Amino acid sequence: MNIFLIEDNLVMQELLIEYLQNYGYSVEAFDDPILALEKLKNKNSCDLVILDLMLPKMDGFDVCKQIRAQSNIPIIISSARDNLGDKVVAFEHGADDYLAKPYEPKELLIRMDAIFRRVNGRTGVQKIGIFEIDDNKMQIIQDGHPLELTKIEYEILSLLLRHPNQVFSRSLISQHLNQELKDRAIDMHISNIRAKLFDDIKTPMFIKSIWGVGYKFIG
Amino acid sequence: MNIFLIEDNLVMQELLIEYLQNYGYSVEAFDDPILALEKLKNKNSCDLVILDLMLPKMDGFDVCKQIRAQSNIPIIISSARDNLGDKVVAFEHGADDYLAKPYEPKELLIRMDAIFRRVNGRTGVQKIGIFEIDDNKMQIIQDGHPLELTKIEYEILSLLLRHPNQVFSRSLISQHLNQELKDRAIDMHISNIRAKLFDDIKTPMFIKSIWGVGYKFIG
DNA sequence: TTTAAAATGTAAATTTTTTGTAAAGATTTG
DNA sequence: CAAATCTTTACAAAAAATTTACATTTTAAA
Repeated sequence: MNIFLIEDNLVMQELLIEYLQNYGYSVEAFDDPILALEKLKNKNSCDLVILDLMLPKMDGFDVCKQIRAQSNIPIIISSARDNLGDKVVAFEHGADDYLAKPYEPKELLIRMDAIFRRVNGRTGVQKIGIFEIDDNKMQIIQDGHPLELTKIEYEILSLLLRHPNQVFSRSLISQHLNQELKDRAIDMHISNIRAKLFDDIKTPMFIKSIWGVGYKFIG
Repeated sequence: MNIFLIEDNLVMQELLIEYLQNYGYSVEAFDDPILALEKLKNKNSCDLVILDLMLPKMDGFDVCKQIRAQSNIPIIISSARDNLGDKVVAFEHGADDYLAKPYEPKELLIRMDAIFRRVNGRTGVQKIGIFEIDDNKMQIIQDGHPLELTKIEYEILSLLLRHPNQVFSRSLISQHLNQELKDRAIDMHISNIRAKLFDDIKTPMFIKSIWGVGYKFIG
């Protein structure tokens, strides 16, 4: 998850960066909104913007408006001003939430989570090692690269990913997918999945065969 | 717009009902959460729940959980307790926002609007890539050119557009449109929409088929 | 260590399922 | 009832799933 932080108070910036990074987010921070907007235009790897209203050069509301003009990225306003007027304007400009300073970082975090739940659907995205499972998009991302999986491949891989190190017999896989698959058909699917993961059979990084039993994901 | 208000303080209830009705919402109020949950189960005409945490008979969080177990209706928690712990728990139970009493009714209103924008897509004209959805005119514009869509086509396309990359099964589309469509009927609509978008089946720019599952809009 | 049976890996062929859509039929709307 | 919209049908095409066949690996018995 990649967060854009637009905040010119460097103490506050430092604090938030460290806090968010602690929770596994990668943060790109800006004190100059013009620069941030430039970067946003080129990047599409931004999942959320945290935006301070008091900025040099540009009004925070205008930043909000400009972001909203080009994308639907969720925006959380973080402002020292705690009055209804500003909140009204912020929401009108397409902000997704409004936090009045001072706030506890934890509150930012839970509101971020709430937004991600809404954006990604309630189930959210599950992260397992270098993999991310997105149920709504029916997609698995390996190290940032989305995999092109068929339906069954997606189901088998997400099953294994969600239970790292657990050995699945072929019949157990069959059961979990709610359909009757012949053993060799499963082998074929595993083979195809491995190819897509660029997994090396000799020294597998991801899916290991358990001889005489089945397969497991190495967690 | 139909609002469920679950609040046992009758003064507060009265106040909110009048306020919300003034702004064109129809409100059903309950002081008994059990009754409210019953009603919710049968009705599907509820667009949002405003939920007080201090209730008789049942814990507000449990109400939240039960609502969330059966539907995705947005929930705003309205609570006299203003501490992080409660906020954390509320969001974890699937709440969409948290307002600490006392709050100005106006603030409730703008947060409701923010939620509706997120859930229904932004009001007025929503821009998604080269598309614009105009809810009022019931029209979708592609790259400046208004599309001539039938009612169902409009509904399906705007559903897909508003959730880019999310895979919709045919039954999910059916559910969202609130009518029972046969799978092949949906296929037909998709086919007709594609023709109007001049989308190329071989290398689709807009609507991608997810084999064995359904369709998604490429965002 | 050798060896044969059992299990696995996978390319290629085959079968099955799903999808695309034209055209016909049914339903709704003005 | 005519026109527009929606649904069903039917068949071709595409994609995925499975089977086959053979190479390779593993295991355990000789």
